[in-house]
Amino acid sequence: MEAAIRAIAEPRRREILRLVWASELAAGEIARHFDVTRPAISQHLRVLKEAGLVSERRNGTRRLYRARPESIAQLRAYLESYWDENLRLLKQAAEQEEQRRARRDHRHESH
Amino acid sequence: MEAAIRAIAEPRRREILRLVWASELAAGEIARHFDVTRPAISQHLRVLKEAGLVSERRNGTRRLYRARPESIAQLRAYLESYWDENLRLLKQAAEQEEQRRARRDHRHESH
DNA sequence: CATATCCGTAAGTTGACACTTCCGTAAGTG
DNA sequence: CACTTACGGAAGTGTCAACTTACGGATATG
Repeated sequence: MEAAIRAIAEPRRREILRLVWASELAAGEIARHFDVTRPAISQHLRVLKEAGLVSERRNGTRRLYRARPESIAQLRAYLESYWDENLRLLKQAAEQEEQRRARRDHRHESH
Repeated sequence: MEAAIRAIAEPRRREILRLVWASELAAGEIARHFDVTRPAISQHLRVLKEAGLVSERRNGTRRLYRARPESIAQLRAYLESYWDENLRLLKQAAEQEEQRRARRDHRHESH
């Protein structure tokens, strides 16, 4: 999961992931979309693969990559839960603050 | 936005962000939650601040930090649109494939 | 004013990483 | 069997980032 977040943090890898999202592409086809050398893209693909975000399939001399929707969904769910958990903490803190304020006001009333 | 994603990619910064999410905390209080030195946390706080994810307020000798919900919401929305856009591409590709398949089948029928 | 507290900055180190060039390998092609 | 195509791996380079220690500045406190 940590690896997936780091992989996504790199803009170029987000673009690569977008390319292989809808259709399976060969490494060279992917590399042609960018202005860096093919080995550089190969390395990005390895990072994505080790993070589980893409799968690799060999066909003759070509290596075909495609996004792995399950892992991507997992990453997405992880981030969702991060936001949600924190929002929950925020609400909880706000409620406790409200309770403290209410008790304080109550004391003042009773004087 | 790019800065925000990079900031979030670091686990320690996600923890810091969680700490200052619900309540405003002083730099020292934040640092006490971790086993690295205070300057290290200061630097993380600067990264978060420059990414717009936290705000800083001075009170005497203390510097109080808190999360900035608007920027965080922006980051979240950006990631949401990334997933959604790609899913849209995936569906579109699937439909085009379906159309191609249908046309091919139709030709075979007519033979 | 002297001192302590709270904190960021500066400088240096180490490791990661995005990239390059060069090379090896495996599969098609004449 | 040469030769091309398609690719990843290895090695080197420059840069960045996360950390450390050392220091200085600003604010409360006696």
